[in-house]
Amino acid sequence: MDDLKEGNGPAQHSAATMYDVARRAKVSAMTVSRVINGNNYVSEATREKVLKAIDELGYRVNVAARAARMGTMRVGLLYSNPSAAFLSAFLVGAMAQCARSGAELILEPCEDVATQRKAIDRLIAHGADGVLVPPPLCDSPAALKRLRDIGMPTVAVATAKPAANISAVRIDDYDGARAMTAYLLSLGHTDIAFIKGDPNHTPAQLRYRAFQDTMRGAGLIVPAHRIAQGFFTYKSGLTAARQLLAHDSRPAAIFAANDDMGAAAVAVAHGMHLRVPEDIAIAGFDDTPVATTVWPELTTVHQPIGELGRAAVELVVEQARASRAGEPFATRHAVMPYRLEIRESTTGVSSDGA
Amino acid sequence: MDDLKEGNGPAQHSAATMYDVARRAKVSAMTVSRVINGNNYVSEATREKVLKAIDELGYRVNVAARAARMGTMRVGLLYSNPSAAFLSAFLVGAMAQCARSGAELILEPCEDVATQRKAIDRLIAHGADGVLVPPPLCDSPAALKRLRDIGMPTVAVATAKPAANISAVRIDDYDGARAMTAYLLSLGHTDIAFIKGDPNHTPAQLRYRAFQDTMRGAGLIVPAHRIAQGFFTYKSGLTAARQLLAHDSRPAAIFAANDDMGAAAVAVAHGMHLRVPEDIAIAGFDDTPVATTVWPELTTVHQPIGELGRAAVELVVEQARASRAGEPFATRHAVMPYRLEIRESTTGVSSDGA
DNA sequence: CTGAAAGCGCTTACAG
DNA sequence: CTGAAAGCGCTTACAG
Repeated sequence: MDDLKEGNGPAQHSAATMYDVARRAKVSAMTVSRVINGNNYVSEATREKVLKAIDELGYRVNVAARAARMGTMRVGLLYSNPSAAFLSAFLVGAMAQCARSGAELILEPCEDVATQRKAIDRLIAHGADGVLVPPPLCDSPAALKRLRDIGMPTVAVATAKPAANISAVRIDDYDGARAMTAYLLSLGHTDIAFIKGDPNHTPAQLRYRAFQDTMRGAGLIVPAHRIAQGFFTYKSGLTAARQLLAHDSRPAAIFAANDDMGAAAVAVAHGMHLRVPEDIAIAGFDDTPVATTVWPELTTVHQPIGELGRAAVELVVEQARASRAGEPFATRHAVMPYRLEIRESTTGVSSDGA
Repeated sequence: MDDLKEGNGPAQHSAATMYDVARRAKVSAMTVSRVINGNNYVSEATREKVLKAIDELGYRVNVAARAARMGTMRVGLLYSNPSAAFLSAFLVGAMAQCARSGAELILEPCEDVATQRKAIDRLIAHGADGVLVPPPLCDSPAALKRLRDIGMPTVAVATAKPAANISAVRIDDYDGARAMTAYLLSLGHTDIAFIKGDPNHTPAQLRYRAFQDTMRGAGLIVPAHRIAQGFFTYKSGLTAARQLLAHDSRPAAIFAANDDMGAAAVAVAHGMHLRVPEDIAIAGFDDTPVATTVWPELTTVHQPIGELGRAAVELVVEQARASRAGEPFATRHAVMPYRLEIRESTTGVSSDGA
């Protein structure tokens, strides 16, 4: 019970410090520090002892103390043309991890390719130790190349086709779209229409290809008039859905490449007095807030956007720390799990108690 | 030019420290600390000198160092039934300020009144130094009373009628709704319908009252069939809008008490082949992401949700610091500015270049 | 009202 | 491979 303090201050179970770990493992604090930071100059036996002590004590590094010593790590976020929903979900995860890592987030807007270079320069001027690149910039070879050329630790976020020489965090867009298509097929729908996303975005390409592949795999050919081109905006979804539903024969379901367009499809269907999902089932992709705002709520592929933000910060901070210490850092690709989120727009089963 | 470092590390202009300030003001670091923290035991003359030096050096307190010394401040967020859009916007602001203040954010969900007490107990067990209470809990006297009884620094967020003995940050809902109504009138609309929000929420009450008062002030009587009851959800907005538009004579405009219901009204209008805004103008309230997702984009009252989060954290941290130091803290009410956000749903003027 | 001393938990050189 | 020393910028007692 000696870990209960009654003095002033936070009045918490006083957390274990490096010295507690050092004492328990019978080594110096310095050695504990080395183990924590993945320094190689520690014998395997010593490392084990320290790790054991850390585990037993439930020790976690005090980021405030570390930041006081090392200076705060600055993570730059280069973003452009943000979907408000995506960006805020991403920020929530990124900021949470920054807090945990003792890092600071610097936001840098970047209108288009022309201003990219300037935005990167500004990030450097602000002392960024690493940079995060969310869509659509994550698919810009120019931006990524420049960051790489100057040796800046960089993580591309939510690109479907990550370059081999840049770290990235993403979901498997192809498999997500495959799973959604398979789900719609499992409902008995065979006549499924698709609203494509912005052709310049790699996720849009893969989602569409997965849809086509899965349909073909089920022995189904999708006629051209069941495919409409959208650009990820609600407005483009309205146009695309009107086009799809203008035909004499209507599809049994519409799979939109993102939620904004899926929500638009629901609105268009309602406008034609079609019931969703009784007359037509509709699905989206991403699980942004609009998916649960509209009625019926949208069946969609849940993309853990906050998690992506968290993982991206974790990765870039790790690289930046290595970079500061003069060590090389490896590029790494993390694929986070997606999840099928089945809601009323395909099942007709209400989940709210109202 | 002696503030340029070329050594290793962040390679920044090395920021001024307390000692730099102390040297310049010819006092001790201790005195600088006292000035920074609003300690009263400093002579006016000394305070002035220090403040001047701080200003000249552009000194800002190093939160990492402070946190290392004081222990991290923990801000609890008690939330329930969150609108995903509101919560994530709020979190962005709250987390940003937490980072600046060297505080940590602890999220505690709280289903209903029954679990409120437990949620508060959990927050205390997690060592919360202060608590933020966003809607709809901010209007629960029971929750606020309990927090007050145990002397917990507390800030109510976005309640329209803040209790005098609890700090609060909010916008002026009444004035925002008044301004929107006046704007719709200025467009020449006299026949304006209103979709009310959840009657239990204080902002809903004030927004409706402001609408009625402003109409009356313009010499207009709003008939009962121009008023529909909603509950802040998209679904309730669909029902309300259908009801409003079922009459032989249609209103010239609809003012919905929030964006979700405004977006629903747009969908219903489109379903009846009405053009927005040519046949009917529609406005919302809050400026959450859905307002810019739907098409046409929604004219609305911009509520600076992120700013509310930032201000709430700033306030609660200030109170918690005073509380830790054994000093009393005053309750304070901050009213943040709202802004009329005029978009296509009332003007017909597109702002996008597509 | 003001200051000298000690210490928060960690890491960076510097020695072995 | 390992450790003793010094210091990051700040604040908390403790003296005046």
